Amino acid sequence: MAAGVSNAKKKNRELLSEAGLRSTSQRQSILDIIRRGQGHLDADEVYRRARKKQPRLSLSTVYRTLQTLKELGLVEEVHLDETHHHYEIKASNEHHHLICLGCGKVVEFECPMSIQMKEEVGKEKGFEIVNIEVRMTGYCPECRRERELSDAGK
Amino acid sequence: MAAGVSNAKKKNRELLSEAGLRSTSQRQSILDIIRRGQGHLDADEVYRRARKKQPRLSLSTVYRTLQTLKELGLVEEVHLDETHHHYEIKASNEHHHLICLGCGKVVEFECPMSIQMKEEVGKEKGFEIVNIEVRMTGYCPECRRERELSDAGK
DNA sequence: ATTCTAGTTGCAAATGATTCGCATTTGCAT
DNA sequence: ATGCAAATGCGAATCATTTGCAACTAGAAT
Repeated sequence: MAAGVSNAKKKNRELLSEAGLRSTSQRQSILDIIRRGQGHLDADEVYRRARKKQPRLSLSTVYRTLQTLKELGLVEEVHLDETHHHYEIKASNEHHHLICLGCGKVVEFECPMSIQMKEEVGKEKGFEIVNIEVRMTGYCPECRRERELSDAGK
Repeated sequence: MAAGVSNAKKKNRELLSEAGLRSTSQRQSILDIIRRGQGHLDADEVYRRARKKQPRLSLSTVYRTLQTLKELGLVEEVHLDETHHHYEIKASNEHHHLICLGCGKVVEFECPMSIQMKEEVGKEKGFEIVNIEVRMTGYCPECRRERELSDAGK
Protein backbone atom coordinates (compact mmCIF):
# COMPACT_ATOMS: atom_id res chain seq x y z
CA MET A 1 0.00 0.00 0.00
CA ALA A 2 2.67 2.48 1.02
CA ALA A 3 5.20 2.84 -1.77
CA GLY A 4 8.13 4.38 0.02
CA VAL A 5 7.29 8.01 -0.43
CA SER A 6 3.59 8.03 -1.19
CA ASN A 7 2.06 9.96 -4.03
CA ALA A 8 0.22 12.21 -1.67
CA LYS A 9 3.40 13.15 0.09
CA LYS A 10 5.14 13.91 -3.15
CA LYS A 11 2.25 16.02 -4.27
CA ASN A 12 2.17 17.93 -1.03
CA ARG A 13 5.85 18.60 -1.36
CA GLU A 14 5.38 20.01 -4.82
CA LEU A 15 2.50 22.17 -3.80
CA LEU A 16 4.51 23.63 -0.98
CA SER A 17 7.72 24.19 -2.84
CA GLU A 18 5.93 25.80 -5.74
CA ALA A 19 4.75 28.32 -3.22
CA GLY A 20 8.27 28.84 -1.96
CA LEU A 21 7.57 27.08 1.30
CA ARG A 22 9.56 24.38 3.00
CA SER A 23 8.10 20.95 3.02
CA THR A 24 8.17 20.06 6.69
CA SER A 25 6.71 16.98 8.27
CA GLN A 26 4.22 19.03 10.23
CA ARG A 27 2.88 20.71 7.11
CA GLN A 28 2.69 17.34 5.44
CA SER A 29 0.60 15.76 8.12
CA ILE A 30 -1.64 18.74 8.67
CA LEU A 31 -2.42 18.90 5.00
CA ASP A 32 -3.06 15.16 4.88
CA ILE A 33 -5.30 15.25 7.88
CA ILE A 34 -7.45 17.96 6.41
CA ARG A 35 -7.58 16.17 3.12
CA ARG A 36 -8.68 12.94 4.74
CA GLY A 37 -10.82 14.77 7.27
CA GLN A 38 -13.65 14.95 4.79
CA GLY A 39 -15.03 18.27 5.81
CA HIS A 40 -14.90 20.66 8.76
CA LEU A 41 -12.17 19.88 11.20
CA ASP A 42 -11.38 22.57 13.66
CA ALA A 43 -7.87 23.56 14.68
CA ASP A 44 -7.97 21.51 17.81
CA GLU A 45 -9.16 18.39 16.05
CA VAL A 46 -6.36 18.73 13.52
CA TYR A 47 -3.97 19.15 16.42
CA ARG A 48 -5.26 16.07 18.22
CA ARG A 49 -5.00 13.91 15.13
CA ALA A 50 -1.62 15.17 14.05
CA ARG A 51 -0.19 14.60 17.51
CA LYS A 52 -0.72 10.88 17.24
CA LYS A 53 2.15 10.82 14.80
CA GLN A 54 4.06 13.83 16.04
CA PRO A 55 3.62 14.20 19.77
CA ARG A 56 5.83 17.26 19.93
CA LEU A 57 3.76 19.22 17.46
CA SER A 58 2.50 22.47 18.90
CA LEU A 59 -0.89 24.02 18.50
CA SER A 60 0.69 27.25 17.26
CA THR A 61 2.14 25.37 14.36
CA VAL A 62 -1.28 24.03 13.53
CA TYR A 63 -2.68 27.53 13.51
CA ARG A 64 0.22 28.90 11.54
CA THR A 65 -0.01 26.12 9.00
CA LEU A 66 -3.74 26.47 8.64
CA GLN A 67 -3.22 30.15 8.01
CA THR A 68 -0.57 29.43 5.41
CA LEU A 69 -2.58 26.79 3.62
CA LYS A 70 -5.50 29.13 3.57
CA GLU A 71 -3.44 31.85 1.95
CA LEU A 72 -2.11 29.34 -0.49
CA GLY A 73 -5.66 28.55 -1.43
CA LEU A 74 -5.34 24.88 -0.58
CA VAL A 75 -7.57 25.02 2.42
CA GLU A 76 -10.70 26.95 3.14
CA GLU A 77 -11.81 28.37 6.45
CA VAL A 78 -15.52 27.95 7.07
CA HIS A 79 -17.64 29.50 9.76
CA LEU A 80 -20.00 26.91 11.05
CA ASP A 81 -20.37 28.15 14.53
CA GLU A 82 -19.70 31.42 16.19
CA THR A 83 -16.92 30.54 18.50
CA HIS A 84 -14.29 28.89 16.37
CA HIS A 85 -13.36 28.09 12.83
CA HIS A 86 -13.34 24.97 10.77
CA TYR A 87 -11.16 24.03 7.84
CA GLU A 88 -11.67 21.98 4.75
CA ILE A 89 -9.81 21.23 1.56
CA LYS A 90 -10.74 23.78 -1.03
CA ALA A 91 -13.06 21.88 -3.26
CA SER A 92 -13.59 22.49 -6.90
CA ASN A 93 -17.29 22.79 -6.33
CA GLU A 94 -18.66 25.64 -4.31
CA HIS A 95 -20.78 24.34 -1.49
CA HIS A 96 -22.45 25.67 1.60
CA HIS A 97 -23.43 24.43 5.01
CA LEU A 98 -26.57 23.49 6.82
CA ILE A 99 -26.23 23.03 10.55
CA CYS A 100 -28.64 21.17 12.78
CA LEU A 101 -29.58 23.10 15.88
CA GLY A 102 -30.50 19.87 17.60
CA CYS A 103 -27.52 17.60 17.15
CA GLY A 104 -24.92 19.82 15.54
CA LYS A 105 -24.67 17.71 12.42
CA VAL A 106 -23.33 19.57 9.41
CA VAL A 107 -24.66 18.87 5.95
CA GLU A 108 -23.16 20.29 2.81
CA PHE A 109 -25.24 21.43 -0.09
CA GLU A 110 -24.57 22.85 -3.49
CA CYS A 111 -26.57 25.69 -4.77
CA PRO A 112 -26.41 26.94 -8.33
CA MET A 113 -28.62 29.78 -7.24
CA SER A 114 -25.80 31.25 -5.24
CA ILE A 115 -23.92 31.99 -8.43
CA GLN A 116 -26.77 34.08 -9.74
CA MET A 117 -27.00 35.66 -6.36
CA LYS A 118 -23.38 36.76 -6.52
CA GLU A 119 -23.87 38.27 -9.92
CA GLU A 120 -27.04 40.11 -9.03
CA VAL A 121 -25.80 41.52 -5.81
CA GLY A 122 -22.44 42.39 -7.28
CA LYS A 123 -24.02 44.29 -10.12
CA GLU A 124 -26.53 46.02 -7.90
CA LYS A 125 -23.96 47.25 -5.41
CA GLY A 126 -21.04 47.73 -7.75
CA PHE A 127 -18.94 45.19 -5.87
CA GLU A 128 -16.51 42.72 -7.28
CA ILE A 129 -17.60 39.65 -5.36
CA VAL A 130 -14.84 37.40 -4.18
CA ASN A 131 -16.68 34.94 -2.04
CA ILE A 132 -20.11 33.89 -0.88
CA GLU A 133 -20.87 31.89 2.21
CA VAL A 134 -24.37 30.62 2.86
CA ARG A 135 -25.08 29.19 6.26
CA MET A 136 -28.46 27.78 7.13
CA THR A 137 -29.53 26.46 10.48
CA GLY A 138 -32.52 24.31 11.29
CA TYR A 139 -33.49 20.84 12.40
CA CYS A 140 -32.51 17.64 10.69
CA PRO A 141 -35.10 14.91 10.05
CA GLU A 142 -34.22 12.99 13.23
CA CYS A 143 -34.28 16.04 15.46
CA ARG A 144 -37.51 17.21 13.89
CA ARG A 145 -39.14 13.96 14.84
CA GLU A 146 -37.93 14.20 18.40
CA ARG A 147 -39.15 17.73 18.70
CA GLU A 148 -42.57 16.82 17.42
CA LEU A 149 -42.85 14.05 19.95
CA SER A 150 -41.87 16.19 22.87
CA ASP A 151 -44.12 19.01 21.69
CA ALA A 152 -47.04 16.60 21.62
CA GLY A 153 -46.35 15.52 25.18
CA LYS A 154 -46.65 18.99 26.59
CA MET B 1 -38.74 67.23 22.20
CA ALA B 2 -38.39 64.93 25.19
CA ALA B 3 -41.82 64.49 26.79
CA GLY B 4 -40.93 63.26 30.26
CA VAL B 5 -40.75 59.59 29.62
CA SER B 6 -40.24 59.25 25.90
CA ASN B 7 -42.25 56.93 23.71
CA ALA B 8 -39.27 54.78 22.99
CA LYS B 9 -38.62 54.26 26.65
CA LYS B 10 -42.21 53.33 27.30
CA LYS B 11 -42.16 50.90 24.44
CA ASN B 12 -38.96 49.31 25.62
CA ARG B 13 -40.46 48.90 29.04
CA GLU B 14 -43.47 47.14 27.63
CA LEU B 15 -41.41 44.86 25.47
CA LEU B 16 -39.33 43.83 28.42
CA SER B 17 -42.11 43.35 30.90
CA GLU B 18 -44.16 41.33 28.44
CA ALA B 19 -41.22 38.98 28.38
CA GLY B 20 -41.17 38.83 32.15
CA LEU B 21 -37.99 40.85 32.38
CA ARG B 22 -37.26 43.84 34.54
CA SER B 23 -36.93 47.14 32.85
CA THR B 24 -33.55 48.37 34.00
CA SER B 25 -31.78 51.47 32.85
CA GLN B 26 -28.97 49.45 31.35
CA ARG B 27 -31.34 47.38 29.24
CA GLN B 28 -33.06 50.55 28.18
CA SER B 29 -29.92 52.18 26.93
CA ILE B 30 -28.49 49.11 25.33
CA LEU B 31 -31.68 48.53 23.41
CA ASP B 32 -31.80 52.17 22.37
CA ILE B 33 -28.22 52.19 21.27
CA ILE B 34 -28.71 49.19 19.05
CA ARG B 35 -31.88 50.65 17.66
CA ARG B 36 -30.19 53.93 16.83
CA GLY B 37 -26.99 52.21 15.82
CA GLN B 38 -28.41 51.53 12.40
CA GLY B 39 -26.75 48.24 11.78
CA HIS B 40 -23.89 46.16 13.13
CA LEU B 41 -22.52 47.37 16.40
CA ASP B 42 -20.30 45.01 18.25
CA ALA B 43 -20.45 44.41 21.98
CA ASP B 44 -17.62 46.74 22.69
CA GLU B 45 -19.07 49.57 20.67
CA VAL B 46 -22.35 49.20 22.51
CA TYR B 47 -20.39 49.25 25.73
CA ARG B 48 -18.46 52.39 24.79
CA ARG B 49 -21.60 54.24 23.80
CA ALA B 50 -23.66 53.16 26.75
CA ARG B 51 -20.94 54.17 29.16
CA LYS B 52 -21.24 57.79 28.17
CA LYS B 53 -24.51 57.86 30.06
CA GLN B 54 -23.77 55.13 32.58
CA PRO B 55 -20.11 55.07 33.43
CA ARG B 56 -20.50 52.22 35.90
CA LEU B 57 -22.01 49.89 33.35
CA SER B 58 -20.03 46.69 32.98
CA LEU B 59 -19.15 44.84 29.84
CA SER B 60 -20.63 41.66 31.27
CA THR B 61 -23.97 43.36 31.46
CA VAL B 62 -23.70 44.34 27.85
CA TYR B 63 -23.02 40.77 26.89
CA ARG B 64 -25.77 39.44 29.10
CA THR B 65 -28.25 41.95 27.76
CA LEU B 66 -27.30 41.26 24.18
CA GLN B 67 -27.84 37.59 24.84
CA THR B 68 -31.21 38.26 26.41
CA LEU B 69 -32.39 40.54 23.67
CA LYS B 70 -31.30 38.00 21.15
CA GLU B 71 -33.35 35.28 22.84
CA LEU B 72 -36.24 37.65 23.03
CA GLY B 73 -36.02 38.06 19.31
CA LEU B 74 -35.54 41.82 19.50
CA VAL B 75 -31.98 41.80 18.41
CA GLU B 76 -30.12 39.70 15.92
CA GLU B 77 -26.57 38.53 16.10
CA VAL B 78 -24.77 38.71 12.78
CA HIS B 79 -21.44 37.27 11.84
CA LEU B 80 -19.60 39.76 9.75
CA ASP B 81 -16.12 38.87 10.72
CA GLU B 82 -14.55 35.85 12.25
CA THR B 83 -13.37 37.23 15.50
CA HIS B 84 -16.39 38.80 17.08
CA HIS B 85 -20.09 39.29 16.69
CA HIS B 86 -22.23 42.20 15.70
CA TYR B 87 -25.75 43.02 16.69
CA GLU B 88 -28.64 44.71 15.00
CA ILE B 89 -32.30 45.29 15.62
CA LYS B 90 -34.27 42.44 14.19
CA ALA B 91 -35.76 43.91 11.09
CA SER B 92 -38.98 42.86 9.51
CA ASN B 93 -37.20 42.31 6.25
CA GLU B 94 -34.64 39.60 5.96
CA HIS B 95 -31.37 40.98 4.71
CA HIS B 96 -27.82 39.85 4.29
CA HIS B 97 -24.37 41.35 4.31
CA LEU B 98 -21.70 42.24 1.85
CA ILE B 99 -18.33 43.10 3.31
CA CYS B 100 -15.57 44.99 1.54
CA LEU B 101 -12.21 43.32 1.87
CA GLY B 102 -10.52 46.62 1.19
CA CYS B 103 -12.09 49.06 3.61
CA GLY B 104 -14.27 46.87 5.77
CA LYS B 105 -17.44 48.67 4.78
CA VAL B 106 -20.60 46.63 5.31
CA VAL B 107 -23.48 46.88 2.86
CA GLU B 108 -26.83 45.26 3.42
CA PHE B 109 -28.80 43.68 0.66
CA GLU B 110 -32.12 41.96 0.36
CA CYS B 111 -32.46 38.85 -1.61
CA PRO B 112 -35.78 37.27 -2.47
CA MET B 113 -33.82 34.38 -3.88
CA SER B 114 -32.75 33.34 -0.42
CA ILE B 115 -36.32 32.41 0.39
CA GLN B 116 -36.47 29.98 -2.49
CA MET B 117 -33.08 28.75 -1.47
CA LYS B 118 -34.33 27.93 2.01
CA GLU B 119 -37.25 26.01 0.62
CA GLU B 120 -35.25 24.06 -1.90
CA VAL B 121 -32.50 23.09 0.45
CA GLY B 122 -34.93 22.30 3.24
CA LYS B 123 -36.91 20.01 1.03
CA GLU B 124 -33.88 18.36 -0.44
CA LYS B 125 -32.28 17.59 2.89
CA GLY B 126 -35.41 17.07 4.95
CA PHE B 127 -34.51 19.92 7.27
CA GLU B 128 -36.81 22.41 8.85
CA ILE B 129 -34.89 25.58 8.12
CA VAL B 130 -34.87 28.15 10.86
CA ASN B 131 -32.44 30.67 9.56
CA ILE B 132 -30.31 31.60 6.58
CA GLU B 133 -27.29 33.85 6.64
CA VAL B 134 -25.64 34.92 3.41
CA ARG B 135 -22.31 36.64 3.68
CA MET B 136 -20.48 37.87 0.63
CA THR B 137 -17.08 39.45 0.52
CA GLY B 138 -15.48 41.43 -2.24
CA TYR B 139 -14.36 44.90 -3.20
CA CYS B 140 -16.53 47.98 -3.16
CA PRO B 141 -16.48 50.43 -6.08
CA GLU B 142 -13.91 52.69 -4.43
CA CYS B 143 -11.57 49.91 -3.46
CA ARG B 144 -11.90 48.32 -6.87
CA ARG B 145 -10.70 51.51 -8.45
CA GLU B 146 -7.72 51.72 -6.14
CA ARG B 147 -6.81 48.15 -6.80
CA GLU B 148 -6.95 48.65 -10.54
CA LEU B 149 -4.67 51.64 -10.31
CA SER B 150 -2.08 49.83 -8.23
CA ASP B 151 -2.28 46.76 -10.42
CA ALA B 152 -1.58 48.89 -13.45
CA GLY B 153 1.50 50.34 -11.84
CA LYS B 154 3.14 47.01 -11.34
C1' DA C 1 28.97 15.19 2.61
C1' DT C 2 29.46 19.65 5.29
C1' DT C 3 28.24 24.23 6.06
C1' DC C 4 25.30 28.08 6.29
C1' DT C 5 21.21 30.60 6.92
C1' DA C 6 16.61 31.96 6.48
C1' DG C 7 12.38 29.62 7.10
C1' DT C 8 10.02 26.89 10.78
C1' DT C 9 8.92 25.15 14.98
C1' DG C 10 7.90 24.58 20.10
C1' DC C 11 7.00 26.70 24.11
C1' DA C 12 5.25 29.93 27.08
C1' DA C 13 3.23 34.04 27.59
C1' DA C 14 0.05 37.61 25.53
C1' DT C 15 -4.23 38.96 23.52
C1' DG C 16 -9.09 39.45 22.51
C1' DA C 17 -13.74 38.00 22.95
C1' DT C 18 -16.90 36.19 25.89
C1' DT C 19 -18.57 33.96 30.19
C1' DC C 20 -18.95 32.99 35.13
C1' DG C 21 -19.15 33.33 40.34
C1' DC C 22 -20.53 35.91 43.79
C1' DA C 23 -21.45 39.75 46.77
C1' DT C 24 -24.21 43.88 46.27
C1' DT C 25 -27.93 46.46 44.37
C1' DT C 26 -32.55 47.32 42.59
C1' DG C 27 -37.17 46.65 40.17
C1' DC C 28 -41.50 45.70 41.25
C1' DA C 29 -45.32 42.77 43.32
C1' DT C 30 -47.36 43.01 47.82
C1' DA D 1 -42.62 51.05 52.73
C1' DT D 2 -40.85 46.07 52.61
C1' DG D 3 -38.91 41.81 50.85
C1' DC D 4 -36.95 39.02 47.66
C1' DA D 5 -35.81 37.25 43.22
C1' DA D 6 -33.80 39.22 39.27
C1' DA D 7 -30.10 41.98 37.58
C1' DT D 8 -25.74 44.25 37.98
C1' DG D 9 -20.65 45.19 38.66
C1' DC D 10 -16.41 43.46 39.32
C1' DG D 11 -12.69 40.48 38.85
C1' DA D 12 -11.25 36.23 37.63
C1' DA D 13 -11.84 32.30 34.46
C1' DT D 14 -12.21 30.33 29.92
C1' DC D 15 -11.69 29.60 25.09
C1' DA D 16 -9.77 30.46 20.57
C1' DT D 17 -6.10 32.39 18.49
C1' DT D 18 -1.66 35.00 18.07
C1' DT D 19 2.99 36.37 19.08
C1' DG D 20 8.03 36.74 20.71
C1' DC D 21 11.90 34.36 20.87
C1' DA D 22 15.40 30.87 21.22
C1' DA D 23 16.33 26.39 19.28
C1' DC D 24 16.02 23.53 15.18
C1' DT D 25 16.12 22.08 10.25
C1' DA D 26 15.24 22.04 5.04
C1' DG D 27 17.42 22.85 1.29
C1' DA D 28 20.65 25.95 -1.40
C1' DA D 29 25.53 26.74 -1.83
C1' DT D 30 30.00 24.95 -1.12
